[in-house]
Amino acid sequence: MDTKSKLLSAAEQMFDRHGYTATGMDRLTAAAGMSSRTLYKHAGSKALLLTEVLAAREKRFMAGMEVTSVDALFVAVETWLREEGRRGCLFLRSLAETGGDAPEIAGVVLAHKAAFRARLGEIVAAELGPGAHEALTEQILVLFEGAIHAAVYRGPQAAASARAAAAVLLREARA
Amino acid sequence: MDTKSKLLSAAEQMFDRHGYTATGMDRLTAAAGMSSRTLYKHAGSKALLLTEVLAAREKRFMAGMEVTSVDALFVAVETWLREEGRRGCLFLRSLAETGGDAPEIAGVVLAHKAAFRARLGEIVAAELGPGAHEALTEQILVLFEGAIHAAVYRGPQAAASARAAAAVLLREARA
DNA sequence: GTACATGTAAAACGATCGGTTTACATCGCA
DNA sequence: TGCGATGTAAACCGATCGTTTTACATGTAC
Repeated sequence: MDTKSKLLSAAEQMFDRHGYTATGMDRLTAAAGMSSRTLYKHAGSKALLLTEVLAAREKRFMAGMEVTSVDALFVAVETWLREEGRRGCLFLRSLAETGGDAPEIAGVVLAHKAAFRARLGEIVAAELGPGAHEALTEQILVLFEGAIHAAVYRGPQAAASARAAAAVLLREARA
Repeated sequence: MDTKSKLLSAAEQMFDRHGYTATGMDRLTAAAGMSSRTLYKHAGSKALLLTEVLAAREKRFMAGMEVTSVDALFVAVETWLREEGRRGCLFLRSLAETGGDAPEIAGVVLAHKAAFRARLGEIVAAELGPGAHEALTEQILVLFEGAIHAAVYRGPQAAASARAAAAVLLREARA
C-alpha cells in the first residue's frame, strides 16, 4: 500500500474512533507509520486531510449503495454498519465538530448528502416509475439517517427495522 | 439567573455550536461571564460539566416529549428542532467525540437513549393497547433518529416527513 | 467584628496543539 | 556517477490545552 492510501485509511480510522478534534497529529503520524514531514507533504493540513478522508469514504460508501431497490438499499446499509462500525455518520459528525465553519469540510459533507439523496431519488423512481415521489423519497431518507444513528445504540439491526418500515411505505405508495 | 444555571446554559450553547473538544475553558468562562476558579468550583472538570449539561438537556427534552400519541410526538420533535436548532443529537455527538471512552459521559448518553425508548414504548402501547409492539416501536425510534439527523441538512420539516411515515406504519399496525 | 462563603482577575502549571525546519538516509533513473 | 524525489528522526515554533494557584474584593451571618 502506498504512502497516501496508508495515510488516508489510518486517518479515517482515527477520526472515526476518536473524533477529528481529539486526534492529534502525533497520533496520526504514529498510526500511519510515517513522519510528520511526509504527512504534511501529502495532506497539506489537518483540515485538508479530513476532506480527503471524507472524499475517499464517500466513494467507498456510494459504491456499496449501488443497488436498484429500496429493499436492497437497507440490506446494503446493514452490511455497511456491520463492516464499518456504528459510530454514527462521519460526515455529519465532521460537520458538527467543526461547527459548520471550515467551508471546505462543510462543502464536502453537504455535497455528499445531496449526492446520496439524488441517488435515493433514482432508486425510488426505478421502483415506482416516473413521476414525482418527493414525499416518499424524503421519508425513506429519514429512515436511512435513522438506521445509521439508531444503530449506535440499537445495533446494525436498526437497518432491518428501517427496511421493514420502508417496505410498508412502498406498498402504501403503490396502492 | 444564578451562577450554576448561567454556566450550564452557556456551556450547552458552546458545546452544541462548536463541539465539546473544540470549546476551550477560556471561551467557556468568557461565555458564562465568570472566572475559571468559579467555574471549576461549580463544575469540577470539563467532562463533569458536559455530563451536567446533558442531564439538564435531557430533562428539558423529555419535558417537551410528554405527549400521548406518536403523531403529537413528531409535532413536538419539529418544535424542538425549530427552537433548539438542527445540529444533530448532542448526546450522540458527545458520545462520538469522546470515542465512547469517558464512562461518565457514555453512561449519561446511553441512559438517555434507553429512557427515551422506554417513553416511546409507552406512547405506542397507549395507542395500540396492551401487547407487544417491539417491532413497531423500533421502527418509530428509527424515524425519530432520522428526523433529528436529516434535519441537519433538510431542515425541521424532516420531522414532518417522519410524522407522515409514522402515520402509515400505525395505520398498518391497527389493520 | 470577625469568620465564612462566594466571587473576580490574572499568573502560572506542565502538557499538548497544528505546523515548520534542519539534517540525514535511501532509492530509481539519467 | 550524480541528481532529484521520497522518505525518516527529532528538535523547534508560538499558541492553546485543562487545571491550579495566589492575591484580593465582596456580602452576609453569628
